[in-house]
Order: sequence, then C-alpha cells, then structure tokens
Amino acid sequence: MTVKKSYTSEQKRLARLAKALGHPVRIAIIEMLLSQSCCYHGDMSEVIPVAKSTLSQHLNELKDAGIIQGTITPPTVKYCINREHWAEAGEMFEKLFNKNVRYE
Amino acid sequence: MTVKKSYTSEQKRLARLAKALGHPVRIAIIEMLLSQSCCYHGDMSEVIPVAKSTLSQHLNELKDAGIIQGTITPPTVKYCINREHWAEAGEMFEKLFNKNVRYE
DNA sequence: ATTTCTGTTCGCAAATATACGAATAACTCC
DNA sequence: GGAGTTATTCGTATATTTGCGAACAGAAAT
Repeated sequence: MTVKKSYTSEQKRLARLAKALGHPVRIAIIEMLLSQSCCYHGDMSEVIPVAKSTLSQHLNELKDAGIIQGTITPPTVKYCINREHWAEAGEMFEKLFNKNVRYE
Repeated sequence: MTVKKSYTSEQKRLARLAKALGHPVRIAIIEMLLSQSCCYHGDMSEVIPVAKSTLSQHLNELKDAGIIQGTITPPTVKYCINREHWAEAGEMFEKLFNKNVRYE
C-alpha cells in the first residue's frame, strides 16, 4: 500500500463513454442514428423492443454522455448523433485499442 | 407498435464489452496491462486506489467479458490481456465508429 | 504443524440501473 | 376550450453494481 493516484480525467471520460454504450438498447439506438443521420423517438420505439418511457431513459443516458442530442420538432423529437463528440469518442477508443502493439 | 426485433448477438457482444470498460478502475487496469504486457494483482493494488477485494471483482468482470485472463503463479496471480479477444473488440468498436461517414 | 504471503470469496450495505404503466406536459387541430 | 398526438417525467419494483473488511484457501517457508 504505497502512494495511490486517482484516475485521470481521460480515464473517467472514456469510462463514461463506454458505460453509455454498455447496453444493447443503446447500441441499437446508436446504430440506428448512424445509419440514417437522424431519427425520431417514435421511429425508434417501433423497432427497439422496449417501452417508450424506457427508451426515453436510454436516450437520456446517451444525451448525458454527450453522444447524442435531441431537438424538439413538434409534435415529435428528433435525435441525432453529436458528430463532434462521437468523433472524439472514436479517437479515444482507437487510442486505447492501439496501445496493444507491443511485445511480439 | 409494429413488429419488433430483438438485438443481434453482435449488438449484445458489443454492449457487453463496452459495459466491461465502463468503469474508471477497469480502464486503469486495462491501460496498465497494455503498457507492460502482464502484471500481478499486487502491482495493480499498489497503484489503483481500491481495496484488494474490490480489485478482484473488477478483474473478474473483465475476465468474464473475455478481455483479460489470469494465471496462478504462486504465491501471486498474473493477469494479461487476452490479445485475441482484445483485437476482436477493437475491430468491433472501430466498425461502430466508422459507420459515421455519411451525410456531408 | 503453523506461520506467512498471496488473492479470492463471503456477507453485507448503499447506490445505480433497468423496466413498466400512469400521469403529465407541450403542441396542433377541430 | 376540448380532443388528439407525441415524448418526458413520476412512482414504483426489482436487479445489478460497487465497495469494504473479515473470513477463507492455496502454496511455500520456518
């Protein structure tokens, strides 16, 4: 038990992003958004097997992590990937996975 | 409410992997293992600010997800990245993030 | 055999996450 | 002002996660 450092903000950010992706519903949401630019809550709730209220919760989780954003377009709500943050996230994961080029 | 499909096994796998990475302690573990090939539980518990028993739980989480593997080398236990699964995971994430090349 | 070193499992507590339906809000159309 | 549409929030229940220390287990050394 010597000196212990805490986590870097980058580690925390990466963990936050990973956690946000850590559920099949949220993966499905992301893939849907990636495949068609943007789409509506209603569209998703027709495809993703979960109650609307639950879908809202998952969308919120992704929004809080900064991965997506929603804009109100009455009477519906349109969700899109936050491209800037998405690219950032992609780079962080890429960096993590490319650290494995060592030893052999 | 029309027909709803469930999740593909790929979506579930990706979510599983993401979830395993979704905690700062586990990110720290992974980075440590990536930077020095393998290392011992004891080494990690000196650097990562968490009780040994908690560390074991996190290691187990990563092991269950197939990301790392541990071998007993009395009196210690040596942990390594499972390179095969790690590469696989990297490809899955890369594929996900590269889907964003659209619209503009 | 018991002491010592290691790491895991157990038992428990507290916090979070997941899920649903009902209730609510916001906006449009009659 | 209702009636209809859509999505979110509320209330609730259950399950999982996270965390710790104590107890345990396996192997080596005294």
